[in-house]
Amino acid sequence: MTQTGYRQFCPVAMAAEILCTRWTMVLLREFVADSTRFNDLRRGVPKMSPTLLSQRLKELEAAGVVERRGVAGEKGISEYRLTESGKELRAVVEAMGLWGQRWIEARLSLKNLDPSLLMWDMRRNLNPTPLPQRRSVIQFMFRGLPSATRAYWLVVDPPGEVDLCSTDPGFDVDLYVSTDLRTMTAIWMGLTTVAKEGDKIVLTGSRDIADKMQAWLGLSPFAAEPKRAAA
Amino acid sequence: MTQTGYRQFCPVAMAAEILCTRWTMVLLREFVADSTRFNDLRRGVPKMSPTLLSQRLKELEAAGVVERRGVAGEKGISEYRLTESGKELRAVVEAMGLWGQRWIEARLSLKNLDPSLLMWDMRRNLNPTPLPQRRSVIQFMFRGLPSATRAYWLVVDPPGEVDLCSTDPGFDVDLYVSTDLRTMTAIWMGLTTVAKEGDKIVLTGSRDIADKMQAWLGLSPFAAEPKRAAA
DNA sequence: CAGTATCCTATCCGATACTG
DNA sequence: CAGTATCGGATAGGATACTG
Repeated sequence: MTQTGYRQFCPVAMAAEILCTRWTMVLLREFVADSTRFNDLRRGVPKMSPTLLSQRLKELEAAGVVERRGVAGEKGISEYRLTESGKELRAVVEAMGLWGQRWIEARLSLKNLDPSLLMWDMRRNLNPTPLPQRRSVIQFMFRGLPSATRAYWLVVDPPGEVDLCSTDPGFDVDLYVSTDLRTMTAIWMGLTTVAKEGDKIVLTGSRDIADKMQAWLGLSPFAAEPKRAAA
Repeated sequence: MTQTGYRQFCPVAMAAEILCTRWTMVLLREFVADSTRFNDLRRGVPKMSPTLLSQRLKELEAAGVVERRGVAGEKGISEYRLTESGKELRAVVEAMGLWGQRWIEARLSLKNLDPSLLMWDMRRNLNPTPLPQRRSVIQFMFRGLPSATRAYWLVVDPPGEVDLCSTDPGFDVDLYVSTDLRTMTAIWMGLTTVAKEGDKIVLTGSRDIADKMQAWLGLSPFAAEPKRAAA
């Protein structure tokens, strides 16, 4: 809140005092997605300054929504977790996300492309089940981006560990995915599919993994919800 | 939003850009409660300046959440209504209110007492059914408040028109309710009941109307939800 | 890795008065 | 009734550098 609160006893107003402050809902989304460490949270809100992140964490802690605990054995390292109260904020985050998915025009969302953010999200929701029972390495190349942010590697180790690298980890690559960032983002958001965009995606390497791409790609938690906003 | 948006394609972030700006959720609550006129909206957000209200209305209109229409026959008068998209924000408002009701400590909410706001809310949700089939006039007196904000009259005309006055409308009063603002607010919020607070409420006049008070009093839409926060 | 410290400015917002 | 105009101040928060 800018300066003071709303001075209303209404639960909507009281909740909004805590929740409707810059970055807070986006940060809570990261918590709902199970990030617990400062720098993991940061990756989910890269445009937020660490100072502000730190401040928000303190505010959420004071509000009883988040609790901070030192990690046993590791000095100076903390984990942040939703409290019981905080866990129930999932309903608010989901309501907001669902509404956004339905009513925000796609072209507005797609103005905010960000390859690291996309990859970070993909890492989170990737579904390893359709992949082979051995390590799979998938390299993403986003055409047209500066070389610093063009390439990413997803390293999937059974049963379900997924690592994301932005520099070549040196493993043999099973599948190369070359496409543009906008297309990949639209797929992740459920606005289109791998099959529909076939001509914009070049898949090189394992035919098997390529054919199952739509299956192992984790999509956004809101991808299943159809758009209602005008295109 | 303070300055620019979040630059994230995520629907939660896109929605939060529109919704998580000062006063916006509280204002939307007014829309969900069916207020349509500028000054009615204002009564629900009395601490919001008319300038800011006007600005928010424009923003919500631009976001496609609210539409403004002139009232036929009355020049210079507009009504604001939720669009189809806006109506679906009820889910967000309700999720937030539900969470607030469950997790905000009662003593925090009860720091924000406001008699006009309470009466305005009561007017909205009053249930005329248990009242007699003729006009009923109920006067509320809040002990300890300055005389300007101490007395209110609810005038209920069957079948369901409810008027709120802050100056004596001159009708015969059927029931006088004398209590303190905190108690009345707690009852409205569902934190206690008329029966439990019997010794703090003095009811004078119609025995019949007095006995049914808990029934005709409309409570907050969230009153049924039990608190989970520590007392 | 996990944050703090500092600085500076844009802008949001509150207050008040005013108009058709 | 239904807003607009203006103004000034607070502060939120962006940028950057730094520390244990």
